[in-house]
Amino acid sequence: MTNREVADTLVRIADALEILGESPFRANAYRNGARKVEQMETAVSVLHAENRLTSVPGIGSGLAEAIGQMVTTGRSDTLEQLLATVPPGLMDLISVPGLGPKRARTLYQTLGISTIGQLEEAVRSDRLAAVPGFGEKTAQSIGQRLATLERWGSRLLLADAWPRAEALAEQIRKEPGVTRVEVAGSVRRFQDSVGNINLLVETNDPAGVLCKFPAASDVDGFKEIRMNDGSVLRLSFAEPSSFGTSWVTSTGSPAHLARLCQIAGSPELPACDTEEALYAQLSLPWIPPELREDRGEIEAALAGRLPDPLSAELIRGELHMHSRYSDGSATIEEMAKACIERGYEYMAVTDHSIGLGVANGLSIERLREQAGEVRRLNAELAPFVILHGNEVNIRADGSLDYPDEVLAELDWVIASVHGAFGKSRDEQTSRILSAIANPYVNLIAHPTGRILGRRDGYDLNLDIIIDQAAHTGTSLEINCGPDRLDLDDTSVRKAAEADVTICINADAHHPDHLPWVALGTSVARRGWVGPNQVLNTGSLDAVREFVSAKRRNAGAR
DNA sequence: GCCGTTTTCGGCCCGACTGTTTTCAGTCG
Repeated sequence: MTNREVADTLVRIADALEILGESPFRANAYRNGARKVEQMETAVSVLHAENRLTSVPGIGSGLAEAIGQMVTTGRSDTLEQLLATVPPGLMDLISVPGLGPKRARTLYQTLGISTIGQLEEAVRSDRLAAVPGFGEKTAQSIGQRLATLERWGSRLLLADAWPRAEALAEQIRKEPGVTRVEVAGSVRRFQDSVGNINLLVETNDPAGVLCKFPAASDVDGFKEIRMNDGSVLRLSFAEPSSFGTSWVTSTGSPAHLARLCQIAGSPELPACDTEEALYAQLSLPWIPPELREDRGEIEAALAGRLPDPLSAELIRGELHMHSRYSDGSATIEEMAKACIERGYEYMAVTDHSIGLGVANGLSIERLREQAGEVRRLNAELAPFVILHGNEVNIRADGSLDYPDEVLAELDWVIASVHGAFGKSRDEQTSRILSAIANPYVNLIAHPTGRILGRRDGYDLNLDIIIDQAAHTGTSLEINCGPDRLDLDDTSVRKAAEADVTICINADAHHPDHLPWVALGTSVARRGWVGPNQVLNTGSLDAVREFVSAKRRNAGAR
């Protein structure tokens, strides 16, 4: 078992303990152990072999034994015994946001609900609100969240779909007769989530390839295969002489293709060996896949005004990251060195503020202590510069977690919403507006709060937010967390058109998260955002001036 | 289940927010 698998197993044990109503401390011990296993550099199997598991703080003899069994046998008696007691299905039920172990247990005991299907039925038939501890609002919000999950279905995050597409392409390239395989479809267009993985295969023996996928069926001119994990693979086949045209048609989008056909004056596009040749035949320059949405790219291409391409290589610093001071799993120094290795010139360490208790948010004292460490590291790591920042929680009433005097001490201030998602559109909007109005707030992080596949963004009047962000000199984020990608492509386009400065941040909790920035730059490209509209493609001086300008304009210090 | 130069037993368990309550349990990050 890998560390990841061990950690997942420990979390399942913790979930089961909570559902069974065992001591929350015991469950917490397993959860804590899972976190440790996930964060450790060494493989747990190595630590086990060397008898060093208990040297990890939080892992005692009990967890060490359980982990030992997992890495040697791939099984866990602890988990299996618990699963024999927990009604099947209940473990999945707690994946519904708003349903924790306690409520799941209540639902099982009162209504006998143990599956998501039964839960949906209970919501539909209005039986949920009558359960003690539940009510109208709870039932309603659970219903909404079920609908979100259902809408998501078997979609994949872009970050998961890309490597899977590449791996499948690599596998098919090895088949006899196959001369070329390319990723197509919405993955190639960098959509933030995708319904299926499209691959275009050049081969003289399609039947030979399809042998490997016996369950393939014909759908919309593709060979469609439902994979074991529920994801959907779509294969199409091409001849060398028309590969370019096939690549364009298998990449889409349908709306873009419709425009191309319109220009061609035919429902069939001319057969060309390369994409460039096809676009040239239609008197167009090659259009990057991520722009192929019929959102003005044809007109812009004709006018020679496609946006300048933005790439992850142009990012010069990370302005949203966490360290061990709050919920990150690396030290500031480790994060800084990882940034230096990526060729960054600066970073801002932005741990959570006091209101996020479980993320170990910083008290004012700890924030100041951190300032000292940042100073020391800056002396050591120059010319690389660490800005001392914070991700300050926007409270339900719109106030911030620290007073202005404290914010004034920081080099860079992020404000963001982490709770009270259910407020009305007006309340939510004015809450964020009051953060924007603060002269020390430089960035609103993950502005809509959506979690892909799990939670819709809160209700928000984004137009007003964008207007005020532009007006006050506050930047808006493309958060590159694979399940956030927030702002999304269309919102970020609106923001950039309104002259809002955009920040593209990995929100890194570990050095391994820094490369996520490439997901954000793909969102930016889909949003027509050019390099000069992004703050962290600029120099450190430009970032500092951005901060000073807002304070000056607000008449602050 | 983990931990201990205050404890080998008895703590641990943040803090905000919501909705359901009539003073608090459950969930989330």
